[in-house]
Amino acid sequence: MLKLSKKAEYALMAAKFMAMKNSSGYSTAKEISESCMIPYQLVAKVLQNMVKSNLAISAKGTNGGFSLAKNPIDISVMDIIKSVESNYKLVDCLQPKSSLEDCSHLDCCKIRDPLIEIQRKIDKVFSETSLVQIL
Amino acid sequence: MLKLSKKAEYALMAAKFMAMKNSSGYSTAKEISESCMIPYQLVAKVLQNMVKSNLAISAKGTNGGFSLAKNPIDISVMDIIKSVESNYKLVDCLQPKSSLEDCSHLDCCKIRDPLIEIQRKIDKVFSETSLVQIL
DNA sequence: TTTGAATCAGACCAAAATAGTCCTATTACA
DNA sequence: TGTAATAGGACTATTTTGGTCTGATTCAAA
Repeated sequence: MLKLSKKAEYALMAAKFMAMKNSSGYSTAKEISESCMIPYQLVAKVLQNMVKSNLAISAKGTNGGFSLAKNPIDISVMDIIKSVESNYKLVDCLQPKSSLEDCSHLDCCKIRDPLIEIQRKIDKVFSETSLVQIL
Repeated sequence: MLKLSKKAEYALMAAKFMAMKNSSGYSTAKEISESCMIPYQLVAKVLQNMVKSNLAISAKGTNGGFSLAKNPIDISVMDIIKSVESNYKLVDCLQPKSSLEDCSHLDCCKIRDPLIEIQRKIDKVFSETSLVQIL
């Protein structure tokens, strides 16, 4: 519980890898996979997610690969987590599309509002931590 | 990911229930189960965990039940979560018994130290939120 | 002293979420 | 045109979670 998924872990590691590659140029999924000991297929998927979220850019074909789309200081840990995870809320009824009606405990559940506040504080931690603090 | 377990949710609800029962006296697992629409066996287990963690006291036999062992202001959300969950760390290698050697990525994983700091901040959120803020 | 209401405790099962694999298509450079 | 790379979907295996079942123990009241 309250654990980061492997996808999120791998995304952080991959982001760090690309950020550390100071010289511009692409990092390939294979390269990151081997350096970080992450299954190739997984890190490839994670990188694709990062591209979709505009955190990274990709180049196909020979000499292609991935590189960060922004300066690391402008990428938050939250950005990285969100790029690979849609459900990162403490409880389901805090998901964007959810409403009180989705609460299986109906009005007997009186802990939703306090949890919103806790969720907000946790979001703040992830949003205010930048990729540069991971380097 | 980063989700509270049902056990933790139920523990919070049960703690709130007992705290709200202003008149002293015991709340039974059955009573909490029905009021909060939580499966009886589950809430019973959760309450037992709370007793083990000295958050609640129990009385067996007829007219028995559970009640909080402390003033709600002296119980943190962290206390409640910890009473039902042992693994609440962002990543496994931050568990108390873990060490760097447990990291399957060995020294290629360079995100452990930054995660310790993030973990610390999240712990702080849960530790500084008291049960009274849930009421 | 018996009965019933309650906690206590462990094994067990089912379902869901997570982690990982496989296969194929597409793109672009040499 | 061959090869190195991303893109992406389907699939499988594993782990975690949520929940159930069974039975033992304790205690108060009838």
